[in-house]
Amino acid sequence: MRARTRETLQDRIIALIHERRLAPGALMPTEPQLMDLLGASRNSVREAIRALQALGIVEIRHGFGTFVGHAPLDVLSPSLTFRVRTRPGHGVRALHDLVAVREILETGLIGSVARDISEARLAALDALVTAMERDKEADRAFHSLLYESCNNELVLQLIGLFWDVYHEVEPALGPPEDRASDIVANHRRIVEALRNRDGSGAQEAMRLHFRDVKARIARAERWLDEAGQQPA
Amino acid sequence: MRARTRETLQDRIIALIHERRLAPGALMPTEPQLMDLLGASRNSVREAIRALQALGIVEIRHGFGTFVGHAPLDVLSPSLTFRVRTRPGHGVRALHDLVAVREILETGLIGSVARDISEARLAALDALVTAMERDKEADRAFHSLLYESCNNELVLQLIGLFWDVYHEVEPALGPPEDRASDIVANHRRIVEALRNRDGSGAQEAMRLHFRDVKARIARAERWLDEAGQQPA
DNA sequence: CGGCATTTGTCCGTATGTATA
DNA sequence: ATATACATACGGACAAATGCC
Repeated sequence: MRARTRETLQDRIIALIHERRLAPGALMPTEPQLMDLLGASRNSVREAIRALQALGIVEIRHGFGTFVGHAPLDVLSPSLTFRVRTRPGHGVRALHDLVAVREILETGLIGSVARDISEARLAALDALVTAMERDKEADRAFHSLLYESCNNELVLQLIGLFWDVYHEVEPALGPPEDRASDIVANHRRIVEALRNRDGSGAQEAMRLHFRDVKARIARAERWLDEAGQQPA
Repeated sequence: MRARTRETLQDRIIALIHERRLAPGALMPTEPQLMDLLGASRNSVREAIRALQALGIVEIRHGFGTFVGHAPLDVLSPSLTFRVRTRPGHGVRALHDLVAVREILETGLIGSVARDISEARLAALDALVTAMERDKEADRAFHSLLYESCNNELVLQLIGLFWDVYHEVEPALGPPEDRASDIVANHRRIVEALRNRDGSGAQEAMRLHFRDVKARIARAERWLDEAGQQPA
């Protein structure tokens, strides 16, 4: 009976947030208050809050208080990274799946972007492409800026999440072999197609970009297989 | 300093899983063992494990043990649902974003499905469409079965996740107004296009399906605005 | 079926670190 | 600099669930 209560303790806290109409950023009741409201001990409350924190539903600020969170998607980053790393075969398969999803999303979005992108944004994209050779973060900013005009927060966070996970496990794929100039050229092709308001051209350029990414993964699969023969 | 240790405690447990090459389903060290390995108290260990459980990285079975988890995407379901519910304006905007992502994913995938779908699978889809009038779950099964041939576990879980979140919040949208026959007709059109190996036709049918879903959300937005005038 | 060991669940009390005022 | 409020951490104890003999 207590077990059922404990399992729904997180849900009861969530329900409490909804009942009180607490918006993201609002201050949560303190732990003693929650102990009283939920009829649970400090430890149980703390464990429930920890779980909610891991999901981004609450945010804890040390020595200050607990706040309602915005539940951003990047809370999934550890989980997705773990997922890729624990799949058999070094998770190359899982990584391929992840890149495939990125490709579907981005090729599906780029079409509508081509219709109404501003000159200012195109210039900003140009700047990011040139910065891409030195700064890896420019690549992330590029893919984010690209879809900002969609006014879809979920899409932006999804793409950011997948980018983060990929580039976190990417070093484990072995030596790059990719010339940075090729990556830059792929991205420049995308911008050029957008400048010409060529939606299908932009889609094709995006597919070329991901073709190279997937080729890197395929090479890594062979590389890891060979390395796997010899114990590390 | 202790605070930093605590924040990395989850990471240290994850690192421990990787070092020991523990695969999903494997038995984790017990809490006393983790206390010893990590040099932390039981409460700290438990809180870290709770957070990992919320992310699907470990699974806890009361009275038995803790196991390495599979980190399925549906751990995000509470977070995404919360996100939609706490957005201002009853989260209709967030729900629209979610459906938009579903549309991009499914229209992007359906093209490749049309090329190599088997007759057996088409028959199964037919059966699900007819079952759709009575059983809501048939709709979920339909969209899952549709993309099974992609061999992309991540895609399947993503689509399932979005379906779950949408249908969990959907009742709050007010009276349906949708004739179930329309939904069935939309799905039947998709299957017919697939049977004809018509990829772009299937894409168009999928877009029609989501056009109706988005129309329902738009109606709900007006409905909730009117209802919002009068305090509930 | 019952009893036993193991493991997780809950709770209490207390001490410490941290941020705000 | 002090005080307060809060989160963080620790240790010990008992309850509940599970698997096994």
